[in-house]
Amino acid sequence: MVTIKQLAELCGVSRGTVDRVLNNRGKVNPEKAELIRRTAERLNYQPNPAGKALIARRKNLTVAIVMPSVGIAFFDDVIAALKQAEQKYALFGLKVVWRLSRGYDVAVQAAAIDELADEVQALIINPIDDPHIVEKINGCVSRGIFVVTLNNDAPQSKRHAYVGPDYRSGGETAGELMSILAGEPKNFGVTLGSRQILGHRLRLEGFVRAIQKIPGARIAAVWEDGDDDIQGYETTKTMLTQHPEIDALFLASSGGAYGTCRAVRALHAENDLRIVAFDTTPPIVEMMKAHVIDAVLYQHPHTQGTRAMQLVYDYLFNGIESDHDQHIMQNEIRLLANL
Amino acid sequence: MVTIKQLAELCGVSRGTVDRVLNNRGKVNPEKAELIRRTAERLNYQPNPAGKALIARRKNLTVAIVMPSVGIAFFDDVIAALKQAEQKYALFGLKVVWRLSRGYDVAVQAAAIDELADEVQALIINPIDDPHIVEKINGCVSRGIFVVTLNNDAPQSKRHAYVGPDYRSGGETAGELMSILAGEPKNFGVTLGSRQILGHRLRLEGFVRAIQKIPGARIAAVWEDGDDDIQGYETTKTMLTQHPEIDALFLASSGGAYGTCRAVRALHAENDLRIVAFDTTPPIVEMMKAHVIDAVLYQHPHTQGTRAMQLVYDYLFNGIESDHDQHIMQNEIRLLANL
DNA sequence: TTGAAAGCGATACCAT
DNA sequence: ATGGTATCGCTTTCAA
Repeated sequence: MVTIKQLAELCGVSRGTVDRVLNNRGKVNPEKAELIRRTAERLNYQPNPAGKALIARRKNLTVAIVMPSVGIAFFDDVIAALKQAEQKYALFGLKVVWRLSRGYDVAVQAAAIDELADEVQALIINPIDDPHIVEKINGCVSRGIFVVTLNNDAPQSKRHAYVGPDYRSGGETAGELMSILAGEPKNFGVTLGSRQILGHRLRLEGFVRAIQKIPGARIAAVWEDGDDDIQGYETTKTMLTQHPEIDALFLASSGGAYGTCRAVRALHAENDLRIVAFDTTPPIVEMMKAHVIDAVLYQHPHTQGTRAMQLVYDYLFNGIESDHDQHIMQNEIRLLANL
Repeated sequence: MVTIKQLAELCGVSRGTVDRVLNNRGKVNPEKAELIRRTAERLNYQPNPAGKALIARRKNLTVAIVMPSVGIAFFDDVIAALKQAEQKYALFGLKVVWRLSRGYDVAVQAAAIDELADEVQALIINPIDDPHIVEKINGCVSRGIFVVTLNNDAPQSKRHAYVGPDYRSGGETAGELMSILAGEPKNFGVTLGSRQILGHRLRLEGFVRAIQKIPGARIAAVWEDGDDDIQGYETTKTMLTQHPEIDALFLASSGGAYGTCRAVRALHAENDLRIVAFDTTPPIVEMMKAHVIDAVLYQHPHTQGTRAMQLVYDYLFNGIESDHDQHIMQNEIRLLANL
């Protein structure tokens, strides 16, 4: 690897001049600039990240993490990964400020962003689906803040990157899985957290698309559990009673899944329903072990957290921006043997 | 984060002294040493990896990659990941020397190790199962070389870390998957690359264990394809003819899988066999699209390469050794929708 | 036994 | 417009 020093010697100039050229800070004789640029190109100069990291150390860089994650089991692993990454990057001097809240309140999230926008250079956010939040995100971006949306995207915004699941493919995978399961279920019940949640709608879309390939298959009913176990329990009891033909369930919400499973257990002692759910949270795993849930789709919560922090570090400390703005997790099918 | 400089000021000594204490280089007044150690502990001193990386730059560090991977499709992604990591760490000054060969020849691999042992500080190796290789690995370790086994372990050796699949769990997962598949297959055919390959034996073991939980299930036949498509084609034709009761196949080898599938196609035009295979290589994917193979177990080839290089970098440039010596990939179930 | 200083690579700033 | 110098954090070497 060539260094700036070597480049300077080769071109007969000082390191400062080379730096000015390569970082386009102007004030350089055009001929010299051209020479420097060409030799840098020719020798494939690439800055040593360690040097850059050391420089960045002086800037007291800070990232804010804003997530309405409290009480949602799926996020436990995401948060754990973020904390682990916090430790790792703290060694380089990166600071983290946390704003974990409970519930999807637009005003609360907007206020959190406003409050933090002055003191941070990057923002990792699980954004609520709302134009107001999009606006806030754009505000951050235009102030030079590096913004990563996590687990839920805000595609209409100017965020730099999205890290999270492919919701539609999750639904499709669940549907294809149903199509190869023993018992060959044809009448599907689907529970969503809420139709308000884009991700849940996309899962349903994907599921429907996959199900259409199964001869004779149909969606018998779709209902919402508000990501709440009690509501999931009650609604599921009602729906299963009203639709005795249902022979399989797709639990597109992870929030109310446990309640739904309890309802299934109450009405179907014989485990005669095929059930596919999301995320290997403790209650879901319990229901797998009890053979109530047949398979689970795993969406790499840990990788989501790790990746988000890594993008921020790379940008702030090394000036590297990934070439793709979407960092999509694979949907993985997990059974008991590969949990 | 505290720095060595701050520590030195706090303790009223020079940076050099602090360094000598924290790295146990001796020659320090015991009282001062104790004070320094205590303050470092109290303030949770941890070295900045960027500083360390810059120092390591001067050592011209090199890692050797030794793999009998030529012609084995699975390794394409592993190699691609290693190359990507090579680029990344080249920026820090890490050098890589490659020894990719074709075929499992113990003498060849041993010679490669001998040849490289003088010029490298780390070794990433896909070791052949042989006591002679174990010996060579131990030789490297005692010479201070950091050794990572990749994709195949050498558990009897003193290697520092293993990165690769959990073979037994792969077999178990395949077995459990069979147990929930439509058609509820009971008579299984299993193809191995070779019983010589530990990983393949373990897969079979895991599969058998899982199959035992299925009432009425049995292994109808086990045969070897030598990781060769032609041999796989021929043997499979023979076996399927001899065992018409077989209603599902577990392809524990990835080498001869394509040949096996061609044999299945020739004899079972109706796709009435359930088939589970390993690795999403192009021929396997083709057979999935043709609905010959029902599901594939994916073992994160890319992550395997990335992780191996990262362990080497962390050790050589930051002096960090992971707390676990086994880096086991999850077995993921892939269908067409989540390939 | 200890401190002072040089240097890894990149950058910021000051003086010219 | 350009060069020189200090600095980020750590290690190594040399001198005392």
